[in-house]
Amino acid sequence: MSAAREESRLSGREPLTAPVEDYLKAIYTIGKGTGAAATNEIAQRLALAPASVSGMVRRLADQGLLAYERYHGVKLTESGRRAALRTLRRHRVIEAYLAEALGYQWDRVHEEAERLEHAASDELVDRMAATIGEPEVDPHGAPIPTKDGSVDETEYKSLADLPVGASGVVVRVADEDPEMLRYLGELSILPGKRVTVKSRAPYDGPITLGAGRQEMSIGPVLAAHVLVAPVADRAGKRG
Amino acid sequence: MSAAREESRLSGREPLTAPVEDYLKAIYTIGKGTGAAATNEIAQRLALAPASVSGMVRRLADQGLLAYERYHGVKLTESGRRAALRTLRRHRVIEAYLAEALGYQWDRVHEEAERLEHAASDELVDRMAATIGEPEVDPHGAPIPTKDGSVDETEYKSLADLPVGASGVVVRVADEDPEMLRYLGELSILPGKRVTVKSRAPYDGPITLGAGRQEMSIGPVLAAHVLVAPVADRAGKRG
DNA sequence: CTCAAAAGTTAGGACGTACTAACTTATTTC
DNA sequence: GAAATAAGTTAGTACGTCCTAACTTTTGAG
Repeated sequence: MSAAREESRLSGREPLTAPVEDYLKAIYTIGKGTGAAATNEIAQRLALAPASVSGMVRRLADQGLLAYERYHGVKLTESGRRAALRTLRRHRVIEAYLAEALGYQWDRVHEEAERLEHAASDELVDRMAATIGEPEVDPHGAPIPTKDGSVDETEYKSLADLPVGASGVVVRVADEDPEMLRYLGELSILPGKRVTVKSRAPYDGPITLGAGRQEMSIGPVLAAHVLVAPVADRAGKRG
Repeated sequence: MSAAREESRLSGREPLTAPVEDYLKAIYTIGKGTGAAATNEIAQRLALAPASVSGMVRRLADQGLLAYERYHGVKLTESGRRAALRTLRRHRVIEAYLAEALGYQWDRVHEEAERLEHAASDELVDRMAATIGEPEVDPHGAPIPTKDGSVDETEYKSLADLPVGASGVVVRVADEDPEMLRYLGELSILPGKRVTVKSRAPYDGPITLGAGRQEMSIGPVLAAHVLVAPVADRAGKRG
């Protein structure tokens, strides 16, 4: 009975505050590849001063949500990962529900979900998901974690990395910038659409795309925000 | 340009924090009759120490949301009242939506709405209301304030005050206690139902009710939580 | 290998909201 | 109208989250 000094790590289900959920989400998305997240990157993503992140990150580590080594960034623990995925599920189910059931445009759902994700109960989220038929992705194509915390973590190439001549199906677009989403919508670069890279100008120049019988030209910044699944070239249809 | 010292009262639309919205709601409901709310009553309703209320109430007054005179309770200003009604609208629309569109039982909606009301945008609330046909009351019969801040403030008698022999239509029941709501549901004492007081035992004894062809007996505490609109007695149908 | 730049940390402070303990003002009762 | 009780306030503290400024550690370029 003399265990705890200050590392609470109570169990796995204390309600987390909204800022804590935001940190965990950010760390999860940053660390998707390597597993690790740097202080500055977290700070940038959350629009906070790095000093604030240092402080918070220590508290989260004390709660057993992160593994933290001073000056060497941070990694989610299993319990931190579970919490992050729970929040991500809320966020994405809510986005899907707003679009599907309440007529939201895809450029407006992110902001609303950003607040609701911290207030909605698991039950509400599950009911929303059930009502719209248990969607597997949100309106931007991001995969929705399941209730038991598993999620498709396939890493896709961006349109900026697709070689000239190659085709891909858009699977996902960045969800945070409404303007960008509206523009992508105009171009009809939407999840599910097939695109082909026709040419790429040097020095980060424009990328010319074919989509259906349309052709269009987009900058590399925009292209980097569009993820695609490569498709065996040229074929009408294939596995 | 030398106005502000610390009384910000910026204008009418700064986003309020969740605690502030809760205070305003509480003060509104307490003050419905007299307009005034006592510190201790606010504290009790929000389950806070009276000292905390003293502090908060001063800040709210500085923001122009309350009129506050030390040792003499508090009154909403016009801007405070508007804010309170905005929150109340959110709460009640959300309750109605959860029940109507997502299959929530009426005893579960309050708790969920209590959190969502602070996170939902006006647009979301308006879309919810539109989707379920602009309801005028929430699932417990409480009137929903309109977008422009008007609300039906009719004060109803409770079932405990209805004289023996009188009839009334249930218009509203207290929404906060899920157990009570489930019990009322079992008894089928629901908004819209007509009840008649058959007898009332002395010393706060049970009240016997007729409802349809059923008869039942409830305590005065429960009866006080059921509001009724008196009905011209005995008539089969009338204006 | 050294040292400047980049990354990260600590120290100290602010703000909003809550608490307890001790005090003051208002109300009720005799 | 004085004393007892109820209601309300202030003082001092805590916690979570954020900030800026100053410092330290790591990295990477020459």
